[in-house]
Amino acid sequence: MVGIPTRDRVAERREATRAEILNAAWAVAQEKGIAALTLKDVADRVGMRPPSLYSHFASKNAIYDAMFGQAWQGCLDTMRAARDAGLPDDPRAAITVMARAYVDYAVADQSRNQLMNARISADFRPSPAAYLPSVAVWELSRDHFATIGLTAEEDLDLFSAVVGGLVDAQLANDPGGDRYTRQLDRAIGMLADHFGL
Amino acid sequence: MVGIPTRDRVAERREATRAEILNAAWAVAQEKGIAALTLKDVADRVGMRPPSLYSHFASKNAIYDAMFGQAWQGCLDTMRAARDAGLPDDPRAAITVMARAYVDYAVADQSRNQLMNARISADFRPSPAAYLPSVAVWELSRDHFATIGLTAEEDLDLFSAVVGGLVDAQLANDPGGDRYTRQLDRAIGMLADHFGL
DNA sequence: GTCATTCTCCTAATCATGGTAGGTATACCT
DNA sequence: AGGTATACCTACCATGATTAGGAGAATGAC
Repeated sequence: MVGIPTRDRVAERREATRAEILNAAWAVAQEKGIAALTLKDVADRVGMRPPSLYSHFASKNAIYDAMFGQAWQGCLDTMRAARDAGLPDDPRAAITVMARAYVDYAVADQSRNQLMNARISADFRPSPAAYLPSVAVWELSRDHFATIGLTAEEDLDLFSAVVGGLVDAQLANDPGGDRYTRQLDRAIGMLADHFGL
Repeated sequence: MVGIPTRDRVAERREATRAEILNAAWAVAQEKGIAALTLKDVADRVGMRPPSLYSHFASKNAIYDAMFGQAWQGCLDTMRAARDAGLPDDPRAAITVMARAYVDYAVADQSRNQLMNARISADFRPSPAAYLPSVAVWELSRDHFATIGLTAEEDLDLFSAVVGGLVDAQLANDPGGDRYTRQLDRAIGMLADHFGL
């Protein structure tokens, strides 16, 4: 008469704790910088001792790996939302919306951007699984470029280098400001002219 | 009758040892990456024990600091040499020569570039003294821009972001190759068009 | 040449950090 | 109720930056 339990309480608890640890890690990263993140700081924040974190993550790099995946997944979600909200018909305007979505996301959190794009530590390499959303962002960009007739790999390379350059310059030289990002529209106009859009 | 000693042997030896340590540090950085540099590796290479390095540098960050200064000084020297070798009359060609000098220097050594442009560790901040050549590079660029009639700060910002973006993309996505740097001429042509040169 | 001083390196030890081993109490299922 | 897996804990270890204190060699004054 007893129904088969439809929930796996252990798995739920485990997942909740993992999420809690990751949230704590993000908080520490924002506060002290992604490279200064220590297991002690994370453990303190979730009320554990550092070794206990190993019940949930195989290593510190595994935490970085999960964060890396979350960061790119968030980026992917943001860009999909921008795309699905209905892009302008004008190709330049459409590109601008997509690029702005990326840039705003990237600039919003320096630690997150460092994790996404810089080599945070010598031995951390994202796992294939965590890498997936990053590839999806790249493909989404390529697909969008294709819809407006840009298919040359070199065009996308140049475009991404320019946008990435603005983001990096912004975070490096004027964090919190808009000295570089305010030139995004201009840069895209320049690229569009160059691409003959 | 005895001449006043014209050499300070202690200072010479001291300076030579400092240089030796820095050379060892560069070698380790190239081999293992700038972030993986340890005092043990450096000490091994110069035949010392790690604590002995403290007779010559106040800390590991002081070594990074000296390397930072050397890296930017080398960049400054390279760009001055390019400029003094006689730039083409054509503004586009002249800019290209200068930018190429910078890009080639930046791309030649990933560790060096990370040290120059990325935040290598949370607590390392270059000293004002080490920062000087970096400022000089910036001023040299601005001066050169001024000679061809570009004085708007925003133009130099955009230019530097584009060039920096190509360098970062090159080192991050195709280290050792030329997938991005081969687009430098094209990018400069695009910028020149946009600037109305 | 001798001697005091300074330099340069050493060994020993401390502290922070990532990570491992092994134990214990609790939550869960039967 | 009882057995098992889970989720923590405490003790340890290794590495790496850094400090303390000492010993031997280079230097310069006499």
